[in-house]
Amino acid sequence: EKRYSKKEHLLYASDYAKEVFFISSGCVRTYILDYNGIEHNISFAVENWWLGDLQSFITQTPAAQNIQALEDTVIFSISQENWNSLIKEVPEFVYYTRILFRNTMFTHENRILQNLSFTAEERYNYFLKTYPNLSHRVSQKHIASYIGITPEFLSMLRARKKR
Amino acid sequence: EKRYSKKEHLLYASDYAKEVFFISSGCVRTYILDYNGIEHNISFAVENWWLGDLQSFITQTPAAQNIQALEDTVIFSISQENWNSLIKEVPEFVYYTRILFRNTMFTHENRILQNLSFTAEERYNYFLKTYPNLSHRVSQKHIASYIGITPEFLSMLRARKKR
DNA sequence: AATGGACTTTGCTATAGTTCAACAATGCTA
DNA sequence: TAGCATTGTTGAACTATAGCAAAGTCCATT
Repeated sequence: EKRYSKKEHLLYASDYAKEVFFISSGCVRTYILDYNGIEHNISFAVENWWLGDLQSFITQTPAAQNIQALEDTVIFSISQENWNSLIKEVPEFVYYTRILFRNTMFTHENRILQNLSFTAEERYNYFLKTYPNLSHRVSQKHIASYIGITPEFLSMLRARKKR
Repeated sequence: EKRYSKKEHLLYASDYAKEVFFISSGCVRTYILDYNGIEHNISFAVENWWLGDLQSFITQTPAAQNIQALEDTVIFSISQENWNSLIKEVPEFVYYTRILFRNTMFTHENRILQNLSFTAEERYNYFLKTYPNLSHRVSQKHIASYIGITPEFLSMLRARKKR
């Protein structure tokens, strides 16, 4: 168990992800910095969600992602040794993570489809529908970054929507 | 083994995916139709690649994706019964597909990052770099659709690039 | 209650990307 | 080899979205 206060980082890009997190309470975001220094939110996670830079964790490469607490947050984490011994010794864990990967793959797939075929406004509506609780908890700025637009443009979309 | 000639469909959206394909020779694309009837390419596959609408295949839901041969194509396929018995009886197959899902998850993740942070031109350059052989084999029209722009705009980017 | 800092809104201009229409090039098929 | 299909190119007008700046709002801390 660890505690992070608002704005604290659980992981910085270019560090090695040494653990996978399970959120007990609070809310975090994962984001990347592009070569212009602009942040892009990849995902949010709240209570009872798993997250982590799996790519870094599993393949032992430097992380691409940053993970930051958006609220005071309490997490549990699995270290690499524990992960590896679970994989070796608990067949159910292998099955469980297989399904986890599979479902994440589906989620990612759907997000790619969405990006290809939806406008910004549609992506915003989809976000509201899919994560109704997050939309209250997370600032617009972060939602805008998640759906791939500027905060100003999101603000404009919202104003347009009211009319 | 089955043979499909150019333009023939291996799978139509709203059908149920009853098999997963392995391409022996040829080239196919998977695409979706948006509600405006516009096609969006999701992926290409050539010799020695696996593909299929896994989401439909595994969760037994109607396919979202269409799969179409871009060249005369020879494939091998695994039926659902065979898949299921492999899962039940061959532990290595479970491990293998777990890694397959994991890697697909990583690939998808990277593509999402790219969509968030790259311009159309950068996505095109990345495509050329990542799939140099595909860029000769697949028409510009389809590449444009894959990176999420119109064929006209791709044509313009290419003209600009020459100078 | 006052101050400062982050977030949101508004309006204006700039740019990336689309749409449409016409034409050119290329590739199939007879 | 001619003829038709499809694909690629070009340019002009249009639309979606970004960028910037200023003002307004919402908190958290003194």
